[in-house]
Amino acid sequence: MKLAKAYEPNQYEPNIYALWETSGAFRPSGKGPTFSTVAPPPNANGNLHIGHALDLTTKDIVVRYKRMKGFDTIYIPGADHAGFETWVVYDRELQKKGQSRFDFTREQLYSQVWNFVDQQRGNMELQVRALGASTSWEHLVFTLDEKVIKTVYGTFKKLWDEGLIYRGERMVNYSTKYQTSYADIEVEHRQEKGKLWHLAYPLIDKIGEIVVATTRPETIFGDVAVAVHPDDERYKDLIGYHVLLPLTGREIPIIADEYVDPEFGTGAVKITPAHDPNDFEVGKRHDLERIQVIDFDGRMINVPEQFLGHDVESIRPKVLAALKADDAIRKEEDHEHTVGYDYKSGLPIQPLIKEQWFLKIQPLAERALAALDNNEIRFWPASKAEVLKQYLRNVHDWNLSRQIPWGIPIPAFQNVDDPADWIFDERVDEEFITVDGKRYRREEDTFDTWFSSGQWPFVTTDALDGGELARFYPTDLMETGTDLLDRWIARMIMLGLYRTDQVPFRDVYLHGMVLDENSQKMSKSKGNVINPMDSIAEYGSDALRLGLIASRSPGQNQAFSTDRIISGRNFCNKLWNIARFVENLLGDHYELATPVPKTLADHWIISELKTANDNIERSIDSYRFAEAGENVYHAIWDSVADWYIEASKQEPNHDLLAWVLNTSLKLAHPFAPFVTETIWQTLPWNNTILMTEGWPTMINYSEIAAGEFARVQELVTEARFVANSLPGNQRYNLVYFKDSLIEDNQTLIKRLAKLGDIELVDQPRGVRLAVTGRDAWLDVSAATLAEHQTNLEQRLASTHSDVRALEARLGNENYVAKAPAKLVEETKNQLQDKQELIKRLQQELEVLQ
RNA sequence: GGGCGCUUAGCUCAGUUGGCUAGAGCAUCUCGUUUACACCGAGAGGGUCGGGGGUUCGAAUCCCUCAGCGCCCACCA
Repeated sequence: MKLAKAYEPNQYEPNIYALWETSGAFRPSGKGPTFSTVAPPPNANGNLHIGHALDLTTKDIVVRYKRMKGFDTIYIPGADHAGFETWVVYDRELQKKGQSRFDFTREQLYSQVWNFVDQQRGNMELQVRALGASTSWEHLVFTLDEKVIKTVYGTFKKLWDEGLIYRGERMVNYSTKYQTSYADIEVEHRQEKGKLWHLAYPLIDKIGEIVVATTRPETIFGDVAVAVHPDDERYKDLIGYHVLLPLTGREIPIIADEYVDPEFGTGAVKITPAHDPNDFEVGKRHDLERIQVIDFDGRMINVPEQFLGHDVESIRPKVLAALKADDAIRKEEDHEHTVGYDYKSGLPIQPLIKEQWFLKIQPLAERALAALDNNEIRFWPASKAEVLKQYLRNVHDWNLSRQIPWGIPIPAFQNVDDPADWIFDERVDEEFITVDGKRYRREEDTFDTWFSSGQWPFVTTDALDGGELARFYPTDLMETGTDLLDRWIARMIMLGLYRTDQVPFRDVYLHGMVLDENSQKMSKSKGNVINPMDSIAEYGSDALRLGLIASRSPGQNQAFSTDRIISGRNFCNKLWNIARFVENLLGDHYELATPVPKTLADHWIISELKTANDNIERSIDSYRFAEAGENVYHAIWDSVADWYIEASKQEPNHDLLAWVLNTSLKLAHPFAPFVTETIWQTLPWNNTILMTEGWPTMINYSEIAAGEFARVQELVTEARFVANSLPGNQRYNLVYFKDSLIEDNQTLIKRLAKLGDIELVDQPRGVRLAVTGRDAWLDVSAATLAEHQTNLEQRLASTHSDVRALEARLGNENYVAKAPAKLVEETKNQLQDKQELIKRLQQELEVLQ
């Protein structure tokens, strides 16, 4: 079987994945200690973006490594119904057809979206496969699967029974565009330069006016009071009086409330309980009426004829014009403040009053905090633990209700005769139910997606009912983007502790965002989105994986780099060609045999691979993927290809070459699974699947022999350097005094350093290879010799400065006294070496002069 | 208003608990048609680690401070 000259990833990748999948390699082995991780479920009807690629790759590296290490390993894939996200897409489809969600019942909409998602669903899963993720497909969980809903209802019931669920009329973040409320964290706050308008409200029964300051004059129609601070001398006497509300002629009272900051604005605040969270609270304290003037569709209601039905976004200038006509504007000043925006539609979020289901978050947050304080979960980067604690300390009650049909229905029913009487019941398919002779109507809202996603680790592992995967809970690693720290990680910890009394995962690794090549955030509107599937088509899946993890550290945003992907592709090709070389040499009928190191190079390469192996293990264990990848890259490219293969051309050791190749493939497999498995499958002496092979085991070697080879390398490198720095491109001969290292490795040195001949002499001639300290010379003509002088002078100068630095260090009594003895000893040896080198260099210079 | 992070070679970034001459990829320069690979090989140049101060025998790494950049959280109208 012959390998093609260059590796063509697309020719092999799909077949290799199919081989893994059909052989059951993704299934947990059932043997050894467990290791588990759960994929953050990508949107079922969407396409993977570059962030998913990083996500899946990072986990896959750990998972493949652990599997090879003998762990009973599972990587659980998922698909997300992505409630709101998907709904927005479907809503657009409806609009295209000229339809509206209000034309259908919840059931109708639900099944329409279900079909819509079902049509698209395969894409995402194919893309996960294209990335090489070794997920156990038969354990895939969709967020609307029966078992998910069952668990979510169980959690809701438990919370309900324990008094942690309440239904309340509260100020919610409302999207008038999508007609649903949001959780606090879904609101995007933007710093804005706005205006602060000072509006005059004339007093009744008293001469004068009171001036209020507001950023939202259009809410004036909902004003029910003016509030001042009780101790504010300016207004003390006015408390209890009434003012005439401009544009409406309504009379409203002046009240006193501590909430007012006398320093801000005019010290008098218009109170609009229906449209401002603070005013809502003031309103409750003072038992004020709530007048809703902005409807849930964003149009003005309960306002004078001329404003009625207008869109709230465009009404402000009209209101200001009317106020101006009434001579009610006293002042207009610039004012910077933050405005909450709908992250999806880009329109401002309206604070509106709505009855919703809330979760009392305090007790859950406290438990999560305690677990974090106990260091039950480790974070990469570590600083994120503090950020998360900060969030948990300040978190507000969680609004679980969403007014969209695509989601898990909230299992609650309301007594038709008694609105305050709500009961829990799972018969959500029925609009009305009868319990104890009373008739109940169901809640039409669905759960916030994160309420179900927050239960993901124990849902997917069936931890609550001890299913076959229950042994994998708590999971070992949770890896996702930093942006999901509070919306997802926090919820999983809180709900995990609540339901299972255990933290849902032990390690949390957070990656930053993948930015575009110019370090800009990728977005559809900017048109700078990089599609991972395009990268795979062009460079191969392994190249994408290698390129994505290179130089990337946790929590840090980093630009996508085509150069790094190309470098990854080149690495795959290098691996391919190493295999080609070995296969050509060993032939189709070679059979694996116990390798025995013979040459110096043999001993050396074993030592190199052992060091690489140790470094790779350590790096993966501490989630330093870039570092691990670099170790793989250099061990294989520099040590195996550039030195060992070259040395093998002189004196091949077949059994060891096979071992070196197989070991290289194993070490590289977690990072570049496709090319390594492709090669493994092609090699006639392997008849297993690399993916489920064990992690490499090392063989014994001689440190002394390995060290000898390192000295050969030094000599070769210097010979190359000197030859390179001399004019012309000729092969030089090497002459030497009696030296067993050179004697024994003549042909190898000759080959590696591209020398002419090697000759034993008793009189030196030419340029001495002074740095290595051997009595060896490149036999160059007298004319060329002079050219070498500069080299020597430069080396001499830099060695002198090294010596000065070392001497200064050793001259420091404190250093000698306080630094570790080993370090001091090393420094002394270095100084000695450098001093000897100076002597040699000086001798050489004398010869030249 | 709080919190977090970044500033290291021309570019993009690594650098674990302070300790050999601060690394990588790409780019640059010189040389190379050795039958694994030009998606290649050999060699080289390039950094006062943002500025200043401190702790220490020793600082890119710890502390303080200044400057520039970025992100997250927060119901001051």
